[in-house]
Amino acid sequence: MNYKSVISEKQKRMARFAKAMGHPVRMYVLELLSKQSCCYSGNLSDDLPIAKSTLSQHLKELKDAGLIQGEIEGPKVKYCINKDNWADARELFMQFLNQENQ
Amino acid sequence: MNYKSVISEKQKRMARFAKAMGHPVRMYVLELLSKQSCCYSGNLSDDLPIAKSTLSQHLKELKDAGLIQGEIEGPKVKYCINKDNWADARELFMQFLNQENQ
DNA sequence: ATACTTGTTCGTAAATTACCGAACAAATGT
DNA sequence: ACATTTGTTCGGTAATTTACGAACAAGTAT
Repeated sequence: MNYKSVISEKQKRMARFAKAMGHPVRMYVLELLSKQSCCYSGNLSDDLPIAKSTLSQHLKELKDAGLIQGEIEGPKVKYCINKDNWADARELFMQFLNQENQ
Repeated sequence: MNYKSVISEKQKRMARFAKAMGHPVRMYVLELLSKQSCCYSGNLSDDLPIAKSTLSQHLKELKDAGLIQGEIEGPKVKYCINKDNWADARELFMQFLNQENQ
């Protein structure tokens, strides 16, 4: 896992983000959060046909990748996009997707 | 794996692409191919510190996800971006990344 | 015909991912 | 105090991923 040569830091960061995005449930959550500002995992749990524990894991993964952040609010948890890292990811992907014009 | 509800086809397709992009080596290859038109896997093999067979697997995965295509040319294989699917992925990601403005 | 180059496939091992239900922790309501 | 709601963590299992070297197939060169 230590390709110090050839492979750039950007590529590694992008791969990390992409990996987190590499599951339908996680894309669903990300898209939801990128549209509306926040959501509670309870609502997600109602909509998605998976166990609470499974959803929790997916959310953890998005959090570990830095794409979202959770905030405890009473007994619930409110999830939002992690704006800084989201901006970073955006930037990376935009650059990457526009590369043919360079 | 059959979330017929809630999760859209777009989200599933994007997750598929993202998954394929979720490894540093594959991002490296994709970025290379998106800049220059094509490359031979031999050159990749020279640059990347992984076994030929491992590289071959990564290339297969990018191919299975539809992001690249390979063409046999003599004893070598020439790899290019799969333009149609690339355009599709581009479109999907662009839409996704610009969602906050909607 | 034989050797070499090139890249895929096979077999295998180790690590990671995905999923579930049960158990748990923490806050809220009664 | 006790029950309820909410969400995470734990334990376990099955599937997938990542990696390697060896074996193989196919084309090229001698």
